[in-house]
Amino acid sequence: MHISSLEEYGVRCALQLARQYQMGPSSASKIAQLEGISVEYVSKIMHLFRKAQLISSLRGTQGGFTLLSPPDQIHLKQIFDALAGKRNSGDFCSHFAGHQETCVHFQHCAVKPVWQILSNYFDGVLSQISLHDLIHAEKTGHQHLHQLIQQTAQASPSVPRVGAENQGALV
Amino acid sequence: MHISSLEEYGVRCALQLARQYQMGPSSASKIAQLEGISVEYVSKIMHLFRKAQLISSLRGTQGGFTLLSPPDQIHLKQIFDALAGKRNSGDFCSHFAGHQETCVHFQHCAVKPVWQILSNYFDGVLSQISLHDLIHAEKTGHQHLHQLIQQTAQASPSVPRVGAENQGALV
DNA sequence: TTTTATCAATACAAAAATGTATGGATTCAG
DNA sequence: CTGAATCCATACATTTTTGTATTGATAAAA
Repeated sequence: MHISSLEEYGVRCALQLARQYQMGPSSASKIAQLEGISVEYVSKIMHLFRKAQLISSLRGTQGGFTLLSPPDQIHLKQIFDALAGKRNSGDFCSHFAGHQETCVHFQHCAVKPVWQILSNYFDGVLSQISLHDLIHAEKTGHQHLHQLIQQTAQASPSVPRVGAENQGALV
Repeated sequence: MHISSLEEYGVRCALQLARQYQMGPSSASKIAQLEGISVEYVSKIMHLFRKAQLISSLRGTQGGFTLLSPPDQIHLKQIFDALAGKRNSGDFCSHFAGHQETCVHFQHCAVKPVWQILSNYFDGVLSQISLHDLIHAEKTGHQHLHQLIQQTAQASPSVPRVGAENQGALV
């Protein structure tokens, strides 16, 4: 499994914004300093967040970025979606089509359902976890986080509580 | 969630070898033709498989590649491991360290456990599914596949039947 | 033996992801 | 009004991933 750099740093920057929620805007330079990455990179991430309507921005002295919703209403899935390029479309069939237009295994494909199951679990977990959950876990340990995910898994083992947006045909 | 090209095509090539198991070697050109990708790319994948001791090879006319174990004893995890570069080491802390040597969140990191949970589920599922399972699923539908994964999930919801090699510290 | 089919190893090219730089526009403080 | 701090947009450079090409070795068949 692979988490991209944008995803990792994106989540971390979002957490910085969440910690600062309702305490004035956070500047890119402040976030960069706290995360140990460049101001330019933070700016790029904020640009993506703004396009996804996750944050608002304010220029000038005392300017910076502000979450548009409270941290308990922003889930990791939204962060990932904001940062995703065209790759994470979930359309495995056209993405791995080799030299053809459509994949040679378009019908009777045994591989796709596996990716689908993994992808659904992945999305299910990310849809459950809010920025607030992570901040809470930092302070009081990860038990709550594990509980949250365990519930998710029990609700529907191989297709864990999928939001309306990612109900791929599983068969 | 992201499946790399190597992983996708690697699994598909491995399935071609599995279908041909005990029926003589499969040549790169045959596999390439069946999968709709280039011979060179297949060769590259086979090179990685051989280094991982998953296959043997035979040169010359009638040559090709042969699985070293029966398809029900080769799981997707092994395929992925064979194809993995340095990226998939599971060591998120040093991989996403920004400008520092070690990540600024080295202690009290709320993000890592999430990746760890997802990664463990991912590895757990891949460790369960054999090449034979996939071929079987192609013919008789995906019910068996889902059952397999459901069992996995029930056995240990957030850390599903992890092999000894990937028991990361979760708290 | 010669030809053909194949693998082996490595180098090369192209595309994508990652990260940095630059020249502006805006806002606020003095 | 001027200057400093900040965001904005886009271009650029670097690295990694993806995919192709090349040259050589080996095995079998004709």
